Amino acid sequence: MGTRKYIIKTQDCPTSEINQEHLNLKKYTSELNPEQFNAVSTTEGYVLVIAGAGTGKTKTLTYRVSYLIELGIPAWQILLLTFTRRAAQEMMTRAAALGQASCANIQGGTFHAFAHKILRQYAHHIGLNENFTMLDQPDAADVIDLVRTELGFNKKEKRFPKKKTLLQIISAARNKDLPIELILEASYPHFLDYAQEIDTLKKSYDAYKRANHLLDFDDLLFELYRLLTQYPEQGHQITSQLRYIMVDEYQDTNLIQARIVGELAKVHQNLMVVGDDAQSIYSFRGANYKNILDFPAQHPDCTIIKLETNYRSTQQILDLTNVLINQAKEKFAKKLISASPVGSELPAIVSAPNEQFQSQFIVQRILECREEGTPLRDIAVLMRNSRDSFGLELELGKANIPYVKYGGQKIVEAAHIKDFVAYLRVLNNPSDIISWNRILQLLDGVGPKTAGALIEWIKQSPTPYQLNQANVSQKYLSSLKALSALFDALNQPDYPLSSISDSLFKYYHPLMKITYPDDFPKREKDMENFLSLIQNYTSLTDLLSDMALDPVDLSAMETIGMHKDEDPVVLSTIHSAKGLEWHTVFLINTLDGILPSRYAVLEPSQLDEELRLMYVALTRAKMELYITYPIVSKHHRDDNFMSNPSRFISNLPEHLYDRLWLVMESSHTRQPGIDGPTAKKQLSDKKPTEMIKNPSDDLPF
DNA sequence: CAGACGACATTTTTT
DNA sequence: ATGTCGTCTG
Repeated sequence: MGTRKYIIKTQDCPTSEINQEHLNLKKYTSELNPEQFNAVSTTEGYVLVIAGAGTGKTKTLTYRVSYLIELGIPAWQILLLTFTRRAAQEMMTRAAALGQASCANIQGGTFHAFAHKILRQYAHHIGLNENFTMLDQPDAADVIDLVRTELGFNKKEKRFPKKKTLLQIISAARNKDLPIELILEASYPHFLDYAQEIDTLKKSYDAYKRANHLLDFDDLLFELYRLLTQYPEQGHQITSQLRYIMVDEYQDTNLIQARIVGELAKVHQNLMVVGDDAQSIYSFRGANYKNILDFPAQHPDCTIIKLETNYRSTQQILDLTNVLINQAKEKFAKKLISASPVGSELPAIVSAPNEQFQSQFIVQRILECREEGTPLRDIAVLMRNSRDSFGLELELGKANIPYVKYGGQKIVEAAHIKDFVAYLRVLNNPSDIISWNRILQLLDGVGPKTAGALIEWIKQSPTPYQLNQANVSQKYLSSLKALSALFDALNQPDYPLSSISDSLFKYYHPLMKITYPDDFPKREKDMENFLSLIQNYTSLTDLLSDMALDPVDLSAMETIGMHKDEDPVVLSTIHSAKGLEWHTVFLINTLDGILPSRYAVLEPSQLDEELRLMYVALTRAKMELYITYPIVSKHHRDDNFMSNPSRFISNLPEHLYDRLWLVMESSHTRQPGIDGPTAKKQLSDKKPTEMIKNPSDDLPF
């Protein structure tokens, strides 16, 4: 079957043909460098843009959107797929700011959000229930738990993997298109004995989801692909609208995403993918940077454009990062040249006696930066693991420095928030049995079995909210009555969302106190934040899909509200820092075993990914960069042990960085048995920590 | 069958 | 420091 372009001229956009008369070319030629302009103005055909860190990738995409709009392309014919919705939002706003307001109306978002939107629209065509329920990760793990219990796999003499691990294994198998066994071999060799069982579990999990109209994150992508490939008519309806497609962060797409992109672009064949193979950091999620390398082979006639001028970082920072990334086993054919003025300081590698000193150093340095005129929001502390910043967070709190944290557990994934949302979900869709299960088990005396029985009743009942009509023992009748009454009150037409959440809170608040007695106050605070966040929504459906697909912004809530007067410092996992930049960047806990993660050191390809991760972290810095590590770090058994700095930094040429040793105030706090650097520094002592630059060079490292 | 208690292992990273 | 699993009791 041959494919040809046939452009439909629609009624509502007579100017659909490309038309240069409104194009203000000068805006583009004067504000973009030649390569960027080339990327912006090459609108037709397949285009691959290799964009190194800080080379104006976002700017290029932004201008390209604006350019297309000025050419008269209707916004709805443009699709911009990004990695986070924050990124899409930012690009669309910035594009609109260039003059054409309709830039804000292009189709944009993450693969998952896009898939979700399309599937809601086409569900009935492809045998899906239109009211399908989205499972986020904890939900999906709960379903797996349920299925596992049904299969009796929890009663093995040797330990069976936990539900979360099972989900990870199953998801990895799908996303990488490999059998369970190979996934186990590569990443979970200790569970290899259970390959058979996990495979069975996977099938049951799929069946369960299908039977109950549940979709997990992976399903969104696979179902979209199924729609595009097996339903030509509907597929064509979708793809024929997508005249220009841009995909950001292409190095972090996985197999199914690459296939989807291929399908989406089939009709018009105007596809630009942008990425940097040196910044691929999501292979754990099935991302494959080979997607980007294979692109030219798949589209032999594609245009390749390289952006190599870095507008972000000083040459000193780039010199260091260029050398760093060169340690990779698989090489990258790129070298970044800075366009920034030279003359600033070298990046610093900071060695702290222990984790607390590391935190104190950062606090002190942040305060100094603020004195020097760098606003807090232009300072970031990055870490490999979300928990690596716990100590620092305490110190920041003591010093009264406001901060936001990105990455790690999301507020919407906390148990009490999930409880609350479960009511909303049941209200939205009475056949959402996962949420029912949650709600019912909150009642006193109701456990898995009783909940299961009630759910069976709910499934076939025409009035699922009338729980007290189910055949149950006296024991829980009164609490079920209360629950029914609640839903009766909530389930009124035109009952505003704010009233719903108020009534719900009244009902749930006492339950929360009983369920989580230990840290009730903390959870209560979360809840308040969450309730105020709900105020921004008027539609329950919108709220719920946002919660599933874009919980990122919510995670920042808890800390942000406290300080209205000053924008906070940013704490972020490296993964969540992707695409962002700051004046000053600290990378903390740069220890071997943490970055690189100790789970990655055995496998060269995984080690390379850790290296790229560090590369991403360091290239976020514009002017100042500090790489810090504690010499003594706590292991989870509470004995201290000596720790080595990351292998990635121990071989860097010395002329590329300054070394700072932090000095302790007095020697009695030192741990006995620690030799090396700390022994050297008794010189000083007024401030708790003090920096010494490049001390005598016989220091061990 | 639910809930409490104690033992145990267990760590990335995100849509 | 945490969450999860297994066991015991009412």
